[in-house]
Amino acid sequence: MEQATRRTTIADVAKAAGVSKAAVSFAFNTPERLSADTVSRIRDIATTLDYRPDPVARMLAQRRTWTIGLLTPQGLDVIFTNPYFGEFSAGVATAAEAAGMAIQFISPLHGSLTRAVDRASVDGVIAVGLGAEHPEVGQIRRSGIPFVVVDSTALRDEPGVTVDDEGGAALAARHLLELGHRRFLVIGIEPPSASDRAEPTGVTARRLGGYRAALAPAGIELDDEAIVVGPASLEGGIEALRRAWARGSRPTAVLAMSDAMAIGAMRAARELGLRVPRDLSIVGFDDLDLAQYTDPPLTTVHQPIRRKGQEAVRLLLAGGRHRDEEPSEQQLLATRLVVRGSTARASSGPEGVVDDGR
Amino acid sequence: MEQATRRTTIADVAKAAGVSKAAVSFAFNTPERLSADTVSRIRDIATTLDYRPDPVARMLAQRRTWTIGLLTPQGLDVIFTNPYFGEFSAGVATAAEAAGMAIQFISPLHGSLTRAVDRASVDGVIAVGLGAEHPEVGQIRRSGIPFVVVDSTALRDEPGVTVDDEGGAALAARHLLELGHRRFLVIGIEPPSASDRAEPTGVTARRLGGYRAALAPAGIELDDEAIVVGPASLEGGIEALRRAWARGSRPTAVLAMSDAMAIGAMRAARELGLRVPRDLSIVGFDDLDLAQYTDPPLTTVHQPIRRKGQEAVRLLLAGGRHRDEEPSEQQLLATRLVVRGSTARASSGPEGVVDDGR
DNA sequence: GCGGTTTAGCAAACCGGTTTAGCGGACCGT
DNA sequence: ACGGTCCGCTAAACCGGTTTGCTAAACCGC
Repeated sequence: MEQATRRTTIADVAKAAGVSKAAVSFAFNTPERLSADTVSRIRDIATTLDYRPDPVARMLAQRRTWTIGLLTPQGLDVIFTNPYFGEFSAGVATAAEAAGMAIQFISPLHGSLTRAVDRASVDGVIAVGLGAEHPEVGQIRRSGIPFVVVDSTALRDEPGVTVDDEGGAALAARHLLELGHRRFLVIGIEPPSASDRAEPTGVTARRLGGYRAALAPAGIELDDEAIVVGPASLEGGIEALRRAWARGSRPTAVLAMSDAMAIGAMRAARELGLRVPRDLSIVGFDDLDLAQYTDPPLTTVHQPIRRKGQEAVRLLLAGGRHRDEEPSEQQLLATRLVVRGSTARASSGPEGVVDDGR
Repeated sequence: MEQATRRTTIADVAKAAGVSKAAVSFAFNTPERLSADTVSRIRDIATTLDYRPDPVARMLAQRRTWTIGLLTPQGLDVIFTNPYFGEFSAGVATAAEAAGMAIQFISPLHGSLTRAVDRASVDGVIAVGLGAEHPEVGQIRRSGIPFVVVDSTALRDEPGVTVDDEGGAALAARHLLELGHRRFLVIGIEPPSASDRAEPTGVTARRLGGYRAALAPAGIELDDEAIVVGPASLEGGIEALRRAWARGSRPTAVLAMSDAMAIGAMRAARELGLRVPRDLSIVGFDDLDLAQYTDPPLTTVHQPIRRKGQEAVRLLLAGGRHRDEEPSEQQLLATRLVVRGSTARASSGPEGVVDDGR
């Protein structure tokens, strides 16, 4: 992978046009500093010579890369195949593009996120799903690059955008409660790497808090038996419900912390001979595009994923300007429950029984 | 978004260590050129000063960006939310990462792919789904950057990786034929931009060719009425089947050119009161992860999407070395039919009738 | 003690742009 | 005719690394 022929540089154009390098630069960047016909002469020659300014050289000189980094603790293979990240990235990408910025994914490189951050040349970073315990946060802050955090409430001193996870989760739980459900299974998201486990402020904890807050008034509490976790994927959801079932859980309703897991749970339920929602109600979280096309369509908590990405970009771009003056801006976006077909009135089993005792 | 404090440069480290800039550079890149203790001294000082070489400066000096570009005619918002691209990108990413390369998405910028190519600083390009008629191909070739094409057979003179679309499509059609189907609807992929329309060598054309080749021996030919196209998305599939139905098509089997469209078609079929596969058989193309989890599980043509991405990277990385000597390497990957639950024996209507005449 | 080879490190050129300070000439009013 | 201002452009410094001679000292055998 070697360059075949040397590409035309600004010096070539300058020589051909009989002007200085500066003039060529001006012709493209600040044409008002040159006379109109000099500009057009230079531009003509440039097109003839097929001159395209080297982006790297430009980055170095301007000390701007016109790139914003998307930092995630997950590897690229899971990022790209995860619909949630897909929608989020789409939001980031459109907003970034509108601002003339490119986006660069920063994911653990050979297992090290730190190394990946070093290699990345970006003007700003959007860190998604990173807790305070991640050393990379300090690394970035020290490097002086502006950044905003997404989906992590731990870093109150940094600008960030979050979603009302507690509220949304509570909505979901209350909905099931109203349908008469009393035996619940929570399918939770397992953090990507071991070091992230038991993070007290992560998405998982916040949603769990929401479930609990809604269930408590009804006298229901979620013990460890009522919670099962796994990777936030379809397979993870299948696995989770299977495991719970195998160890004796007999819920009438499932609170899944992601749509992917909810869909997986629907699938697993079918395998177990359960009809959704007749025998088992399932509510997800996220409201992916896909959620409306499942069979039955998935009842779920909607969160504005794309907008989250766009807001993150907005915050990042606005952030630097009044850096030290104002307190860092925190954005909290609303969630809402979307009732579709995967939830129904509880029918089987005696109501009020929280645990079927195996 | 301004840099707060100037980061430590190689000159700072050199001064602090009492050596030349070159020595610092050597200490990291070619430590064998320095004495062992000088190396460790420089490295210690570098860590103390929290020195991290500026990637951009390095790129400029080495004239390598350690980045490969992923060129697509679609916008980033569709790329990121499309499961096919997701899996493909995941393949590219893992292979690239293994080779120490980052990946950069190159998508139309303000509608212009040319502009996007100019802005991108990459060592090589993987162009996916680009036909010969795209001027960008010429642009890249002229710029001397190595590139490989994916999913386009038009550019035989460039290295590329393709999948046996004809063969796979034929398999799908024959499968339905064997189940007794005679009335077919093809749901095709519509090219992303108007200029790409009617590309004679695109994926759509190849798969259509496969269908036709398999159907012809049975005396069935696909006229325009039997073909409907739309964007390669779930919504596109829904829309397509609805449109076909509305204009009077009454097929017993659907040949969809992508799984997303097939899933959409399943959804639309249900809305129309058709049971899949009892009243309507559907076969997709791609074999996305998702395909095994639909209800019923989707019969589809499997293609090795991830591997396609990996092979593209391999070809790109190997490409430059023996550039002019060998003929450009072409890689053709096999497809196979995966029979699941969305296809069944044709039951309704008189067999042998190709068109129900409204 | 001498020429010849290594070794360790330096100075400077270079990558390809941007940006600042400044210069010569045209134009202006008086 | 003269000093001042404006216009159009240039020369050179700069961004932060890498890489290419090259040199001075150390090492070598004899």
